[in-house]
Amino acid sequence: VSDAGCRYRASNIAPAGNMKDQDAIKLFIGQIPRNLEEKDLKPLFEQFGKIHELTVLKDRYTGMHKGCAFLTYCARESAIKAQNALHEQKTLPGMTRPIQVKPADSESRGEDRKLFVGMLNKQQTEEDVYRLFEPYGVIEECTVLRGPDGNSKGCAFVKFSTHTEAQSAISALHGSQTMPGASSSLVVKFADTDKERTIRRMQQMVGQFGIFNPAIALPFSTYSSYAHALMQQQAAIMAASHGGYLTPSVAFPATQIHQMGARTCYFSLLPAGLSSPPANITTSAVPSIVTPIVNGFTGIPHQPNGHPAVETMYTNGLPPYSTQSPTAADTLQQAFTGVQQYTAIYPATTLTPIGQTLPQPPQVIQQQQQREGPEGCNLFIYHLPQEFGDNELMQMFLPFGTVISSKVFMDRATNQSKCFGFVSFDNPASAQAAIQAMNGFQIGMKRLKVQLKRPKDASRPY
DNA sequence: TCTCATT
Repeated sequence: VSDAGCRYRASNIAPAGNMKDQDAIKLFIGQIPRNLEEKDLKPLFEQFGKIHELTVLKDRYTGMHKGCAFLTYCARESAIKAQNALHEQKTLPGMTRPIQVKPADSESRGEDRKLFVGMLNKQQTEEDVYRLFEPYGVIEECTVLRGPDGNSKGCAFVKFSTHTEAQSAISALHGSQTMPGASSSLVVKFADTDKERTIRRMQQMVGQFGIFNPAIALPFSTYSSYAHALMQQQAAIMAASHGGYLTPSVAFPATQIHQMGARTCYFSLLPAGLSSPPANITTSAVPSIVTPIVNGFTGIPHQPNGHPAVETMYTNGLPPYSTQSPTAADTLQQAFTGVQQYTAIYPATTLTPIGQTLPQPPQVIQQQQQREGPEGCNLFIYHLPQEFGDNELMQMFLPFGTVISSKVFMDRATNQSKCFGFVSFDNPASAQAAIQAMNGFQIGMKRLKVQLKRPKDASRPY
């Protein structure tokens, strides 16, 4: 909207006053204190030239300040001046690291020239790393990762000007030597993509809130690990799909993710004693996370005959493989954002076990007997978390289709789960999708084993 | 051992 420049040009009208050069550079500004808005930042940047556009990045759903901004000057030269004068040169009040002023990612397509360097000696500085990589090309950026105390984490990022240079550095340096004090030889590889980073963070959250935190009571941990499983599924799918495209066989009904993933996270993370968002978070600050979820849960639908409407309930009325807008990936991002925000606000020790002071999780029919599906629809699942019961097992597999039965096997003497069970779908495609997404899935320290259940007669030749 | 963030 603000970029009406071309229209003026086309009709040969004099520039409106904030036209930008054709070759203007959009800058990314990082390390901005979250209390500074556009108007506060303007004076700092205006000294290098007329600003065409300055936008502080806000969270799509919550409006929360992300601590960074985009800046485009009218003149290309201004951008260069600003970068030279400010990048890493000045630390804004309240920040521990210097301001970042550099071309936005969108300006230099492809992050395929950035390397992650691991197994460095913690004494090695940016300059040491620079010297090491210098022979292989033009280095645009070289950063040693440091903790809050300034100590090196023993790894670095090195950005070359081309992919080829980066590749040659990998060939020459990866595993080529072992730094003094390092536990293994030097690691040189392409840095994680954004998608990989998202996955990494989700996995870190599994560690933070997962079932292996003994301080957290069972009902909470069960549901949170389920939410994690969902996130991991989504992460895996996002990683496997190109540019966010979801293959039909593993696309999730968006509403279902809301209900099962996002809501679980949201309520699980409320502090003790609260049944609604605390006052310092306005309702409007978290609309997309909370509203559809709360409104969407109205209890178990029943059919006129008085029996629970099994399929409707399981799928929330959506066909299991619908591809809707927003995409499941978007919805997951949303859930994940919600979790991040609550975890930032409340330390883990204030977490409330779900169900104690909060709305109940969706009640799913108690599974009385195991019902077999047709051949190819029945799964054997092993390495289940100890506290998973029939319901948790079912919920874990609901995203893949209509679950007609789920059964965790219990030890009769101790009434403890034997950590394996069976899930039956009503069609083989759902079963296959579940295997694809869930087999090998890490929950805590264990990896799920998900495979087709052997047909009864196969194990008994006669 | 993958940054703090990239509409």
